Amino acid sequence: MKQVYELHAEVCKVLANPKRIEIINTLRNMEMSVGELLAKLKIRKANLSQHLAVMRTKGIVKTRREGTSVYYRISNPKVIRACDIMREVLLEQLTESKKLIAKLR
Amino acid sequence: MKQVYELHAEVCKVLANPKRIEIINTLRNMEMSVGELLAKLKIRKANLSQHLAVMRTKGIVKTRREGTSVYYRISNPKVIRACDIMREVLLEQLTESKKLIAKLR
DNA sequence: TTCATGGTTTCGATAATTATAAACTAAGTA
DNA sequence: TACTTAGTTTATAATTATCGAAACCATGAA
Repeated sequence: MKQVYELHAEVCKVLANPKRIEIINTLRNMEMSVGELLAKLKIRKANLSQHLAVMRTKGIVKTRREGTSVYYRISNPKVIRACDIMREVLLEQLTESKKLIAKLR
Repeated sequence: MKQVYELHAEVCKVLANPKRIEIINTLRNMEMSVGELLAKLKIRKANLSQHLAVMRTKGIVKTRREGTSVYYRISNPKVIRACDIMREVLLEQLTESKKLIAKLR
């Protein structure tokens, strides 16, 4: 069982970085080449490639080569759902604290 | 927007550790004191307390003191859902690779 | 074959996580 | 007050993550 928890955490680690979350958001509806991703995100090429490698080795994205460019896509839509749910958790936290601040007046 | 991605990642980081995932699983149906958690999980007291502190400061768990013991509970059930969905992602990956192995015969 | 374009990998440096032990605080009891 | 139980914090060491720069590989075109 312990090993399952470790694998589970490994998969979750993909979500534990702002740039990777942005990558997931950018790929949510369409596959995209590294160059296209590069145009959307403010990341250096090498760094983007490193993050994509992390996601690849954990099975979160899949690739397809077309000529000289490599297209990335999210391999399981559930990842997007989990990511969105965690975003909701954050947003609910933020509205909670907004309410608290409002009460202090 | 960039700051939102950073907060989003901060919240997701709670899931990025096997022990914290185990804590979430243990608290999924009931609140529990630190001592009770300690009895279920094979973690040292100080380390458990540190993980709980991480989860507390990120708003993932809430506490309630009763005499000398402190009870912890998951503050938003969506965290459990997101965690479960990521588990499903892992399990689907594992069955995929099992299929692949089967094909190699 | 050489060149250009598109991506990836490697190497250090720096920062963030994690675990242990030890010291500490908080509340209840003798 | 002193003591015990329950939990937290701090200091430190070890591991892992992240980034930028430079070198590298893959494909297609001249």
